[in-house]
Amino acid sequence: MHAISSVPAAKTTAFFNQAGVSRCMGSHGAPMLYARNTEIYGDGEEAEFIYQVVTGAVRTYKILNDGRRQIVGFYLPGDVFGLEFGEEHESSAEAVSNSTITVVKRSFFVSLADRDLEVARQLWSMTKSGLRRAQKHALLLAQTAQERVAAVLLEMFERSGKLSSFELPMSRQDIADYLGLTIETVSRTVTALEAKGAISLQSARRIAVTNHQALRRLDS
Amino acid sequence: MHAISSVPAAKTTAFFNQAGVSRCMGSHGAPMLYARNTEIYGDGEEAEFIYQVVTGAVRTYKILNDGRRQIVGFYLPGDVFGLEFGEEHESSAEAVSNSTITVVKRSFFVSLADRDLEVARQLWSMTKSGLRRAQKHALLLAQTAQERVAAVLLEMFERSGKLSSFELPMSRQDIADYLGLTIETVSRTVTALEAKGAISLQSARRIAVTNHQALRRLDS
DNA sequence: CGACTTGTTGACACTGCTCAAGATACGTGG
DNA sequence: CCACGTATCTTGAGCAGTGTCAACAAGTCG
Repeated sequence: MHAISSVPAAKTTAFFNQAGVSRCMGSHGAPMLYARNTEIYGDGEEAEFIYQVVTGAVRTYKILNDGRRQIVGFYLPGDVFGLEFGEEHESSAEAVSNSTITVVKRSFFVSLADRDLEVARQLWSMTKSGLRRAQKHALLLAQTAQERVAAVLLEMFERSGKLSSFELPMSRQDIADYLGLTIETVSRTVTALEAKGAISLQSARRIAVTNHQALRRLDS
Repeated sequence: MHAISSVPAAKTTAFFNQAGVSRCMGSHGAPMLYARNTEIYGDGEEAEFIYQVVTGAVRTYKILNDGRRQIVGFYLPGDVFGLEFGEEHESSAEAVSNSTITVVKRSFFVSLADRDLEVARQLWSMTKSGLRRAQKHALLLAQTAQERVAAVLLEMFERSGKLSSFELPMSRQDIADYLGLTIETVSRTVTALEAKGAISLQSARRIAVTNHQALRRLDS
């Protein structure tokens, strides 16, 4: 159902940037391969697993009544997602690009947390990260198109380790649905940022930040 | 510093809609009075307390670089706020109207959580509520002005116990800053909703929902 | 009653959306 | 390896929704 294919158990060189539970996920979880655009879980399904991106990228989203897709968040290597409030997922998740993802039983951690305070603290901490992320997202959506796009590019730039150039895993449509804009506005805005000299496009997806300060000023 | 005046210890008939810690706050916390528009805590201050609204209403907000105020959330009787991620508040809080608020030491619960799993679960649960709230807010901000305003009115209507008419504690400016709109757009939109027959204005702040379905359709 | 705060309305500007066309990149089969 | 078909991205023109600026109305408090 999930279009999952298992991956050779060989290397598990996860890019862990969180301690404790995340590390634990490496040892207890199964690394799985998800092809580009395949579903990882669906809105309303039982929240059976917790996930951590090892390589690739993931988007979570909701379909609104009017049919529009609103992307709730993007998850990059090291990020944990699918840790829901209750027993059901409140959004759907898909692989943005071909991804390796560590999957562990949610019930494993939840019951472990009943005995181990450290685990309980870790679960709480991951929810706190999610809250911080969601509040930042809400602030973003109250800004202008330029500020929103600049913020996404800056975020990706920083997550890339501030490389001289980096690859956007997501499409213009993904960015648009994350920022509450149209694909045309995102495209035009990226072009405008290049015209301003803030960035330089090597291809539509490959971007170099040429003026960090200019981008920063637009972001907030 | 906080412009707090203590309140007669007489009645503590808090409107508790959460179990456990919330209830605990009633017994361990000091009920305080905050006058309209006074600060409860400031962005960047040490997160020394956790708060629960007993009567009145509270707003939390951030001042953005460009000077605009973005309201992060409104809190009504029963709601808990100020439970931050780290050791510092990441927003400011003010009383929207004269309010009674139960205040307890954050460290009290945090250290209690080290010994009591139930308390740990409760703290986690409160953060989960905050996350759900923040995600809903983000979804709202990606909608049209009518949908945003309708959603706020609907929310207040439901929180009021679906009374035939209810009082908005917050100003148009507060609503505008919560929804990422201008005060004029909020005002015009409310007028438009009345023209559509969805609501009826007894005064600017006193509203009756005359067509629940119409409002629901606009919301999402 | 008068001053001040809050809310409403109007005219116009501007940002971002819609619809449409074209360009570029990408995957697939020959 | 090339040629084609398809998905993705860019650009343009016109329009709709929201913001800006300004005037006025209503409500509130002394």
